[in-house]
Amino acid sequence: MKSAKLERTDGTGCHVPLSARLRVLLPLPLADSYDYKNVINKPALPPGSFVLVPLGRRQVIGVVWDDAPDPDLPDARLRSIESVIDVPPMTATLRRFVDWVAAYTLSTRGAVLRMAMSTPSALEPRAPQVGWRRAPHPPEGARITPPRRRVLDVLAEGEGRAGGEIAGAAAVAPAILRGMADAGLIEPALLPRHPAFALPDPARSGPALGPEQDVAAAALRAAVQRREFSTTLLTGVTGSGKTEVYFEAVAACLAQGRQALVLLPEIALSTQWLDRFRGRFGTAPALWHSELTSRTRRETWRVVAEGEAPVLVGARSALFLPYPDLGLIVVDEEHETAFKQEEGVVYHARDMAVVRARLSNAACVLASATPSLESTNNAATGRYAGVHLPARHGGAALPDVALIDLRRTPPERGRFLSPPLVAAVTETLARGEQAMLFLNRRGYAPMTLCRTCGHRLRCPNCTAWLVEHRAQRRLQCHHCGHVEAPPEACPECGTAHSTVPIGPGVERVLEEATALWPEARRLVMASDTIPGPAAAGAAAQAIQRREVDLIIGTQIVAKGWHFPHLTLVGVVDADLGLAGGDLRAAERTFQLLHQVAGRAGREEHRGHVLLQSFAPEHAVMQALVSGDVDAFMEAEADDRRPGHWPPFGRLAALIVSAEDERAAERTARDLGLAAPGGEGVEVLGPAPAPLAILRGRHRRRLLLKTRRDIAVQPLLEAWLAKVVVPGNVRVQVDVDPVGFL
DNA sequence: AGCACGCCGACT
DNA sequence: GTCGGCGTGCTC
Repeated sequence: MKSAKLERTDGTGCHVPLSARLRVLLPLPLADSYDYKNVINKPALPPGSFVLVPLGRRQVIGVVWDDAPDPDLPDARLRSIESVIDVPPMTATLRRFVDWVAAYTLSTRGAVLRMAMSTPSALEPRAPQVGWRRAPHPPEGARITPPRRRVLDVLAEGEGRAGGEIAGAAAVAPAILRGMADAGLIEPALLPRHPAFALPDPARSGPALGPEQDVAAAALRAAVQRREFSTTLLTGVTGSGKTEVYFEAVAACLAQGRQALVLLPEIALSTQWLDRFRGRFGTAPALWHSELTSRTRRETWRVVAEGEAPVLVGARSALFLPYPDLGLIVVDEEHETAFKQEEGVVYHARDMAVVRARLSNAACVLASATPSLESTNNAATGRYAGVHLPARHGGAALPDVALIDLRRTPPERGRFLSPPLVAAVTETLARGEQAMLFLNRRGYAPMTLCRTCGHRLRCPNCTAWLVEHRAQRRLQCHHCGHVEAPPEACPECGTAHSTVPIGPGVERVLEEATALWPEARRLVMASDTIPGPAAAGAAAQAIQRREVDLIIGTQIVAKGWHFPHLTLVGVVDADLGLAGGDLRAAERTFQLLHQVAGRAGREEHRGHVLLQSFAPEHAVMQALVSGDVDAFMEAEADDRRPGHWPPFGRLAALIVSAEDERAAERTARDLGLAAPGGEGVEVLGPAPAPLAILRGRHRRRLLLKTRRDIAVQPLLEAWLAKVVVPGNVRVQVDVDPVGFL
């Protein structure tokens, strides 16, 4: 059986000249690119061309890559390119970026290419868009009802428009159009191609900048105008005008005719950001995020590829769009962990943004009020330039932060708001100002306990408690999405009505707030109550119009909102993020709480922040009170430096998972035995992952830690090559891990 | 990623 | 006796 295969590859001459062979990378997790015959396209297609090729018994769109064809591959195994796709070829810059990301993350290049092609349908020929226009010679005596009149008015300009658009603008049902077509008043019309995104007007003046912002903006503008790679860390407290400052860099980029990309951590919730953009540039930018419809996705991809989207705002995946000439990448809230992609190709969009900027000879701007220790360190060592905005714009004062020691002034039994916090909210509401209670936990209660036997309700697929969502009358696993009804009786001992909720979630804080301040108009902001842009926009509006007195929210309230009438923020459980012994627990808690605190007090009133904590002496709490970001970050750096923890060393995690626990255990042990060693190289583990079972898979972790001057990729490759991983076991590589679950 | 081929349980 | 489960393996 084997010999037939050997004969085919053995001694067969190569008759298709190498020049007629093309190397094609397919958007599949294959180890390598493949050779194809190019018999129809003369001369050779340039690298970057999108081509349709046969693969097995299907056809796949791939990209002609720069790799040399394989001279040992016999002609017999070559198949021919089917056709060339009519889109601009992928630029060399993007091809090199795909190669780079794949090499860095130890993914296949095909898997990374898939992200750069985003959706197969993006490359399909675009169906012509059909709409309606006014009939040039409407029949005499056709009835013109008021709705029909409105449609004709909307169509007055003579150009065709899409049906949905007409119906919307004229406020008529789509059926009206059908009737009008039958009556001969309107006729089908081929619509012009999707209009390019309007060129934002860089000359239009935005809000006036203060002198410090002017200086910062000038520095960023200069970086863009040099047309060479640079990275600048833009820091400044909440409200210091970072956004307006980097808008000037965007303007400079547009003036050069290059494209600008702005990455936001939660694009779906960024309606306020978009308003500011529109205010500055007079038009909306192109958007890119996972919730786009496939049609919008396809159109946006094409428009970007054709260079007709001057500014794109997007989530991390926007990094892989085919900009022809990228001049600027801004990563706003650069410390946010949402930039880390944890599944599939595991990458950190902030770090890859810097790489893409380098390959594009573009400027990169990382912006944050609470920058990551990585970026802070890069600025300190001169790898990045630093631009700092020292004060809040317009002279508004920073909020004052105070601690509530829960050991001295605990809440009443079964309550979660301590007397000082209750008093502060009451006073704030009495003054007619807005207050916010922050708790980074969705649902009603994070755990349910049986009073009789002590049984705790667990997810059947994960090592996690089921979270009660009382409003929806169900229990939910926040890791796998498992949902079940709250049991009448304890599933362990059978006692009826014996379960009690343990601990608070935002819903439970709402319940307490409802009892305490029945008159206050309350709004819960969590990912399940604010599911998308529309809800986010509505919430922001309601708050801005003072239709809400008390906001109760999870971490989604921390990000980028501007609530001008909010003067008090109460943090229900400031210690929440510190448990678990995560390397970055302190840093992340500080960043989150600092961002939340920054929501308080912007305009006429100074803001107040109260942190409920059982550990008020903790460095994080003290740093929040003093507001001394720099001192806190220096202390963090001093903690990590001696052990060569990031950013003073490198980390890579291996996550071994299998449905069969013994299989996971065995592979993890084998990896442990084959672990690399030597000077500056250390392997920790294997150990059960904190989430020891996730979606029914048993998980073990190993952690490779090296000195900063040692590259982890070759070590990982050699390590993985030494161990045979059975098919039912998966080993996921996470270079530069941020989460440790 | 698909889509094959390939060996063991409940149906006509 | 077949239909079909999804476990490995290959795709230029």
